Amino acid sequence: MIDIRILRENPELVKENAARRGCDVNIDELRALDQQYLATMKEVENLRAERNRLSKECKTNPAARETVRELKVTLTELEKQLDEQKKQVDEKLAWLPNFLSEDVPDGKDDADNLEIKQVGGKPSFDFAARDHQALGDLLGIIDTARGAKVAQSGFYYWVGKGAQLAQAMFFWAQQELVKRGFTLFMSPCAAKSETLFGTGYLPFFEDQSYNLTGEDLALIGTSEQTLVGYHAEEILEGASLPLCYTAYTPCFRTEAGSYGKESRGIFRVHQFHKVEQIIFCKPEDSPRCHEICLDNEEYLLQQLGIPYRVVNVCVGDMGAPGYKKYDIEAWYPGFGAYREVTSNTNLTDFQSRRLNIRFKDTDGNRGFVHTISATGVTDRVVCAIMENFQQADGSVVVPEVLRPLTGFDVITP
RNA sequence: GGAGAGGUGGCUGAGUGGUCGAAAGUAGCGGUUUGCUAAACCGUCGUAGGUUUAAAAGCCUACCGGGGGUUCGAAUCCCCCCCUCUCCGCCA
Repeated sequence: MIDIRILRENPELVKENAARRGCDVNIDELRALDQQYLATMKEVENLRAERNRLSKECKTNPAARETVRELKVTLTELEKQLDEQKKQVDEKLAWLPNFLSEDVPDGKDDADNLEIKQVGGKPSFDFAARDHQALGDLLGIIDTARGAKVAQSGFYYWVGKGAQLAQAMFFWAQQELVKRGFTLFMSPCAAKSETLFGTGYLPFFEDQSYNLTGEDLALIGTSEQTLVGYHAEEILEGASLPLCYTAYTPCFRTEAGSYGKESRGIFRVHQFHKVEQIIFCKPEDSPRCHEICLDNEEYLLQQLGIPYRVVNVCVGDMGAPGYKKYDIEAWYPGFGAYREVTSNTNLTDFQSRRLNIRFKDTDGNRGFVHTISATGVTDRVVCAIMENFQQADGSVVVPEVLRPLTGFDVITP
């Protein structure tokens, strides 16, 4: 949610931003609605003031009662209009995208993202590299067939040493983030619509969530929803910021409309697992905190030994709530391509306005916090491990940092 | 699932249908006193929106879990919902 005062004082700014982001909300119409709302509000408030004044008189002047009774007829009618106008303004406002950082590249999809750097040497094999699906089948550690049998296509099992490898990586990543100042949470895996709205998933990605029948609840698409929602309606102590939170949860997404995209293997699935990084900070700190999250992501991949590149995500590839976003794309020898493994977004005050998360300094300085939402690791990183550490016979060598946790060095067919 | 209790400002906790945005205490902030700390004393101290202004003060409106109702007037009366706590049952 953007600050509506910007719309009132500088509508051109909002209009340009909406145009650049391909938002089809009619800004002029919204602005007119808002002006009308403000006018009605003034009328209503004046009438209320009049009513309050007359009511006080009633004690000594009973005749005033009749006047107020008449006045209330008009007032009730106007209040109804006011509610209606507010609803219309809010509905449109909810669809407005966040503003953009100056350095967000133009472009319409991920092909237009701007590469910032490549890190790590791509492995060279003297055999034909397999992709993670082929390796998963060969090693018997990824079972998509039974995932489909038991749940649905798009669900899968990690099996045996594959499950051990994945669990080791997730646990290790959580521990590393804790070492870097993050507080670890175990989070609810369902959230109410208010929380999804507040984090910007509603109304923008409504068809992505699994709703629970008969409940105002959906399975979480990411623990960002529950970790950011954690502080909804709160005023945080300025000195306590930045707050750095992490959690490991399953993430559920319907992926409606994305069939056929990156469908091989377990790249795009209905349930995956993620260690998340969330930061609440003061507005002036969000660019720095955004970089901190990126550094953490890079650190984790470097420790695991996975080659990757960092891209500055272009306008068209960024969700409406984002102000600036970095993706990290790992190198997948089996695919012969870089593919997205993590993303890291500075949401500025977009979520905090919707969720009413503020900070207050002892000197009285106050405002909405900024939030950063970034991946730590996901199953896709396990896939990257498999593809990068594969050997000619299809066996996969376990990255050194994970060996103390897996208890084995290699997964063999 | 059954029974009961309760939801008021950062926290604790008063509140008769009208002068209550709300007593008091505590925490916070500013100050005085003190050799330091502590204590004591004085002052200040809700949020949001609108309006005015160079800025502030000021003024207006709303908010005592949420929604609706009664009334000239509701924290206070009535109805519905939500949440929390306690006890019982069931249970990972």
